[in-house]
Amino acid sequence: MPPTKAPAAKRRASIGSQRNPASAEAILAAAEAVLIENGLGNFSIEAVAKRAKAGKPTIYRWWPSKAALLLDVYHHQKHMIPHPDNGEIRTDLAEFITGLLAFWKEGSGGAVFRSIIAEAQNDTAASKALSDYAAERRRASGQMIRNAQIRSEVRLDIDPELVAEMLSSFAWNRLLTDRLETSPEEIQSLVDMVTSGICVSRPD
Amino acid sequence: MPPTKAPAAKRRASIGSQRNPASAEAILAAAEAVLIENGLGNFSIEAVAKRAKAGKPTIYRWWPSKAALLLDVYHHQKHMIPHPDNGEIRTDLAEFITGLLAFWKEGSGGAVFRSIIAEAQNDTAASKALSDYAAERRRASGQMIRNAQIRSEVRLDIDPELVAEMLSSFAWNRLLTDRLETSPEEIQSLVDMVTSGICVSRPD
Amino acid sequence: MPPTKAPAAKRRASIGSQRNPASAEAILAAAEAVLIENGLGNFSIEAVAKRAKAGKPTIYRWWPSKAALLLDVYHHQKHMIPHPDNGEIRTDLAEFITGLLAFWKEGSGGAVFRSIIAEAQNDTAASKALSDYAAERRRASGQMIRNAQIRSEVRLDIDPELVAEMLSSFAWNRLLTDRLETSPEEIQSLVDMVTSGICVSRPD
Amino acid sequence: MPPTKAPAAKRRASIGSQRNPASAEAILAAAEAVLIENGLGNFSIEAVAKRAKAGKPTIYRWWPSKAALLLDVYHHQKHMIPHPDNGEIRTDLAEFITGLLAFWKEGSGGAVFRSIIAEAQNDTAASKALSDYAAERRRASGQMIRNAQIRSEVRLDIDPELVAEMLSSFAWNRLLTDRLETSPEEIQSLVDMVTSGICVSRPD
DNA sequence: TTATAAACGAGACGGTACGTCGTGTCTTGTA
DNA sequence: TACAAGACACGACGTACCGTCTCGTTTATAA
Repeated sequence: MPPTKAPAAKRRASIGSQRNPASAEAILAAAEAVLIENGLGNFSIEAVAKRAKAGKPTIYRWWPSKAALLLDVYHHQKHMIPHPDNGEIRTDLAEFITGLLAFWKEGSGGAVFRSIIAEAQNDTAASKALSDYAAERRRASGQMIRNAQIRSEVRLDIDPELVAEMLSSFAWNRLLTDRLETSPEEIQSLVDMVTSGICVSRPD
Repeated sequence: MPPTKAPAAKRRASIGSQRNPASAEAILAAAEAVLIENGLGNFSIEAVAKRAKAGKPTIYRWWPSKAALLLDVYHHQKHMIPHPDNGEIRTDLAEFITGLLAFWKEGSGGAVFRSIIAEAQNDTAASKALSDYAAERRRASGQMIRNAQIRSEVRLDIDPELVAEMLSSFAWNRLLTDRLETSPEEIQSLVDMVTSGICVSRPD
Repeated sequence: MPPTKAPAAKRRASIGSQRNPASAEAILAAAEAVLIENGLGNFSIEAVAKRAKAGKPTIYRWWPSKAALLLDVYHHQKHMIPHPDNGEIRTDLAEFITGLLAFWKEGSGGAVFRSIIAEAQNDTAASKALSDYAAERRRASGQMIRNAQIRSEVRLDIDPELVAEMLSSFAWNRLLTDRLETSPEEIQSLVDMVTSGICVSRPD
Repeated sequence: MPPTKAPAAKRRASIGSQRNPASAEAILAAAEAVLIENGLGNFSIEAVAKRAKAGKPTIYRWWPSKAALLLDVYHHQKHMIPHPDNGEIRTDLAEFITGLLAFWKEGSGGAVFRSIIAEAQNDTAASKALSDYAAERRRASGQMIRNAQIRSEVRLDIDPELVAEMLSSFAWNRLLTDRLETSPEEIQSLVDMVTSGICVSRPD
């Protein structure tokens, strides 16, 4: 006894034994929308499926966990984080922090990334994914420092990735404690601290 | 079916029109145990109630949300974070970071705090509580810097709380990405960066 | 973050640590209605819960399987099967068959019992329950024969329960093949066969 | 991702614009195997397809419903039900019942037929098919009675098909309530009842 | 000798229902 | 009046099949 006498018209059906990219896109878009509208607390696979007009198994087939879906949503939008190279490390770092916070503030990037961090505290797979992503970001952002070392702006005994980690940690902290609105002066103070140190004279 | 034919002995009953501290303690202890054993993902009020041999309404009566309970668990144990005052800012900061990471690594402090951060990304009340807590911590940790400014170790134009934020952000980042095991050398490098800056010469 | 801000008004809430009979009744009534309206093929616990405005766990708490629920529905209505005692075995048996088929035809008894038989072919628990029920019915119906043996209407070497089984088997068969509408003549022929035999002369 | 890079060897591909009998056989065999191993409750088209290494559409193309497939499985094996003609009605009927129960007991015939009856309680098409089949069986089995009427063993006012229905109803009942193991004595008692009646003297 | 048409395996698709878990609320009986 | 207990309505979980679809392949038959 067939339970489903669905309209069949306008459905997004299978395209054979292969993944349907239209479904994937619809699901990612729906996931982003649900996350923004409902918040992570009410973000459910069920809601995503309903909004995307997709079956739950279709989601589970391609994304093993809520975290995997969120990561995919994030990657689908994160083009915009700059790694400037102005020839001046202070400007580079200030632009980097400013750009990162701006990307998180405008649009859904920040909300999505917050959710990923939160999810990673529960889900082992998400934790691994986040660790890997963070390591890759450190490497990428460290390039700014390495460039400055080549220019002899930055001492060679400095670990570029540690600097990158410090700055992005600061940004994470602002994101996680809901303080993304940061004045340019504050950012400049931060950059000055990192470049010049806080002590009255260098101790070496 | 008469519901409660319990032995009456060994039951932790009401003690009249007032909160029973034995219940509160049992619930907090159970919450910590459940969190450590099951992880945040499987941390549920249900599980806490069962383990504490408490009724769910008793928990909801005193803690309005999961986050409130977690915060209480955290506060019940967080005595140990040092704000050293050795008369030398470099030593102070290194000990501070080292102590904080050690506290999170040993025992359940780290797991609990991770969970609070995660919860704060969903729950507005938890978010507020975490923000307030973080601000208070910045103030407290900033004292180390203020002391150094009095000693003329640190420049007066430096914002003490911004320095504290940078360092604790670094620690949060390590906690959230599962990298608490940090060598003393790495910490020293970090402190050196903050105190002396990364540039070859100070641009003042 | 509480997902459920339900109206709370007019809900059928718990009445303490004990089964709420109002829920049980609502569920049984809903189950009967769903079965009749949708047929066994579309009879789902989900639909029953929705119609009864009950939670699925409430159903699963008290009825371990679909079959158990169906059996309960059947028992809640099957008062009406007669075991007449007119002092004449032919009349008794005819009335018995007629009454059984009538009970199944009118109302939902037939549909429910069909479903139970069907379910018993899949579900071991249902199978056991049906076997027990059928055995009890044979015993009860056999009383008609035993009475007739006491009256010396029926030979003493006849097994009363085997006679009862034959007649109820006939009724089951009619139920299962959708032929409940049976003329009084047909029933009389059947009863005559059982009482008098089909052979031209008794072979003894 | 190219869907079909199968070895091409040993695959049971199309044989052109016509039904592939190898597929049909494989599907029927798989269906029987799945039914026996998993029971009707876990009998699914999906499982049959997987076991037969057939595509689901191939099954749906040739069998419109689960019931149709089951009926086909049953017909593929039901050669063995006897309609004996020993010149003695009592022997004929006893052999008929014995043979029917034996066929159901040994092999998968009984399990398959149980499933068909169960399915017919949900599925209209299956219900019709079962009704037709049962009618045909009554006609065929009634021949035993008609032969006996010709031999003047059975009265002419007896409806042969009604007798056949009574006996097969008994067998169905035993099948459906899991009591196929029946002693020869019990069968003889049953046949005696039908041939000689249960009353002490015929009331005619 | 091609083309065509149909059947084949595979498996993704939108769905429905499953049976379980946790939520936060409610009520009862006990202390 | 606080407590342990646990039932309640609700809703999400992740899984199993449903019946439909489109793919790319294979091959007998029609042109």
